[in-house]
Order: sequence, then structure tokens, then C-alpha cells
Amino acid sequence: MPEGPELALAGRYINEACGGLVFSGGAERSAVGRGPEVPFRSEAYRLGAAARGKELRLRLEPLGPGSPQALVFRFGMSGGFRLRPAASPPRHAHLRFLTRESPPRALCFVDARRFGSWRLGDAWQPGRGPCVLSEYQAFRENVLKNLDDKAFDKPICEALLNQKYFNGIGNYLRAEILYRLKIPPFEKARTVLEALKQQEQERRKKNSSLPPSKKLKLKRDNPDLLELCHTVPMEVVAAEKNLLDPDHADNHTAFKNWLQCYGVPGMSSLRDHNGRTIWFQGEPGPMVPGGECPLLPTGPAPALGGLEEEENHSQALLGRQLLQLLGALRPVALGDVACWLPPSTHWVLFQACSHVLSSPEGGGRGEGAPLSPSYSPHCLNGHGL
DNA sequence: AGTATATGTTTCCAAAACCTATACTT
Repeated sequence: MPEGPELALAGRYINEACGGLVFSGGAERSAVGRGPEVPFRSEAYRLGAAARGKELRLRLEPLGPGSPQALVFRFGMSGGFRLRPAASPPRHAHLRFLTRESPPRALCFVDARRFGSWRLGDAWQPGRGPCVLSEYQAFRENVLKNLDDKAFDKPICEALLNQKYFNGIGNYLRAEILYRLKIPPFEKARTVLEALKQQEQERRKKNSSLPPSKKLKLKRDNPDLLELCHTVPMEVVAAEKNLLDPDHADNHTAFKNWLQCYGVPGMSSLRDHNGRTIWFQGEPGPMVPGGECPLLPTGPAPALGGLEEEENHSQALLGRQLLQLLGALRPVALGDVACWLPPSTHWVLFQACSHVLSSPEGGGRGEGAPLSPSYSPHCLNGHGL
């Protein structure tokens, strides 16, 4: 489960479930755990946790003599913490801290795949950037000050997994974040972020006369990509905080229901240059690996009439059919429609869409609906659509 | 039974390697 939100929730879980407990003894390590033995023993100590991006720091604080010990965990693909009866620990518990209760319980680091690990000491891994959840301002500045880094030569969907800049973002979050703005995942990262920087300056100029409350509302209603890197994971934390125990049966359901794009029927998916699956809707963007076509949406195809076969649609006819489409479907991006049609029709499609959007028949959906206002100009101009 | 997939990172500069569990196909 582990991306930034799961680490943040694990930290909260430890502090809430273990904050009032006294632990005793040493840390029991399994034979195959991916981390060092922990040189710590204490008759009575407390545990406290803090998360930063995809790392979690655990502090062992002796109540009597002895010096504290810190550990920094990464969860890999399957890591997490659970407080269980010491007599019946979960499978794949690789590090255990026993309480002084009778019968004792154990806080267990559980990790079936063992891609997770821990290190001794309280230092965060060098080279990981500020946390998207807990250090938003520093995170934002770190990205915008370093746009000349070659990390931003890559497609935005791949840059978003770079923990030097996006500490806490993982595969499901990148899909959900890009989906909110309908940014093509294989648009170049620098292009997207330079546009954002410019937009930020223009907005600041334009809004400087507004009262602070209006400014705040504008910001809330039109979040940019970097803001979404904070607010989208915050949504996950909020959605799951009443289900803090990672074993809770409803947890998975709540999370699945929250997802709008990742693994959702009807969305497209592709492998990125690292072989990871990126889920998205609409255009893949120019840096798509091998220039492959996106997989067709997995849901039922919308009825297109004769739209896809004929070459000589008049603009008016296409416009009418698009109106029907836009009315029949849930908020639709231009790219969604385009991916059902041969590329030879894309230019006409764009013309027709412009016509539909600028007409009153646009049905009130012209505002923000097929294309997100923060991205549309580039999306349309940059891809010959 | 075998295959493909998975919320991550490292080692090296792309693709394999590290692992287990689960769902789905012969």
C-alpha cells in the first residue's frame, strides 16, 4: 500500500496505538529482514513515529537510563506496521517491539515482499526531497528552483516518481494527480512546470488587488499540479484516517472507491520507460514510449454512429455529433474523444470542439469541462490536435 | 501447472534484480 499517505497514516497509527504503551527488551529481527540488527535494549521504553515522504522514522526512548535509538524505515511495495498479540504475530513480521503488558503485544514491521528496509540512526535518506504532505512549501520551491535539472527532461509521469523532487508520490498518486488536470502523462515535465510557473506569476499579478479570502478561494478552486501533489495525497489521509488499522477490512474498499483513474475501468494505460504502468485519460502526450497507441479504454465504447469511418464530415455534422457525445458522457476531455478516432480526423475534431465550446449550446459545460483551463492552450497547440 | 500483475528502489544508464501473494489462463 505504501506511498506518502500510507507512510503518514502508519506514523499516526504508531503514535495513537502505541503512544500510551511501555515497551521492553530489544528489537527482535527475523532471519530474512532487510535491515541491520538493532543495538538497543531497555527495560522500559516508549515509541514515537514521524513520516517524511516515503520514509518513516521510529524513535525508541528509554524511560530510565540508556540512550535513545532511531530507525528509518522504507516500506517497499508491501511494508507496514501492525500492533498484534506477541504470541500470534503476522506472517512476514521482520522486526518486533514487545510491550511490557501481560500478555505482551508486539508492534511489528510486516513486509511480505521484503523490498522494504530499515537503517539505524535518525537521518533521512540523503537526496530525497521535502515531503509533499508535511513540507509543501519547501517541496514546491525545490521543484520550481531546479527546473533546469535533467530530471525534468523526462515525461511528467516519470518525473513525478523521482523522489528527489516528489518525495511521497508513487504510481497511484501520479495517475490520480495528472488525471485531475487531464495533463497528458508523456508531456515533457519541464514544459508542464514552466507553464505552471508562468501561470503562477500571471495570477499573482491579476489577483493582487483581490482581498485575501478571494485569493484563497481562487487558489482552492484552481489548484495547479504542484498543489495537487499535496492535496491529492491529503485526501487519502483524510479518507482513511478513521480506518487507521491497516488490517481493517473496509480499508481497501474505501481506498478503491477513492480512486478515480488508477486501475479504473474505462481509463487508458501504458507502460512508461521504466516498465511501470501509468493510468490516464485522453492523450498520452508526445514523449510516449515507442510512439505506441494507448490501449483502448476498457469500459463499454460510447456510441459513435458513423463518426470513425467517414472522411468527409462537414464541420457542422461533426459538431452536432460531438454535442451528443458531450451530453451523453461524463466530463469529457478532447483527448478522450480523439483516442476513439483515426488521427486524420483530429484536426477537424479540434475545430468542431472549439465551435461547440464557444456556442451557447455548449450546454454550460464549456467552462472547464472538456479541457481543464490550466492546461488547454498548450494541450491544443502542442499536439496538432 | 503456468503466467501476469502489484502502491518501490537499486544498480547502472536499461533493464534486470530483489520478493511474495493473488488473480487468471492452460
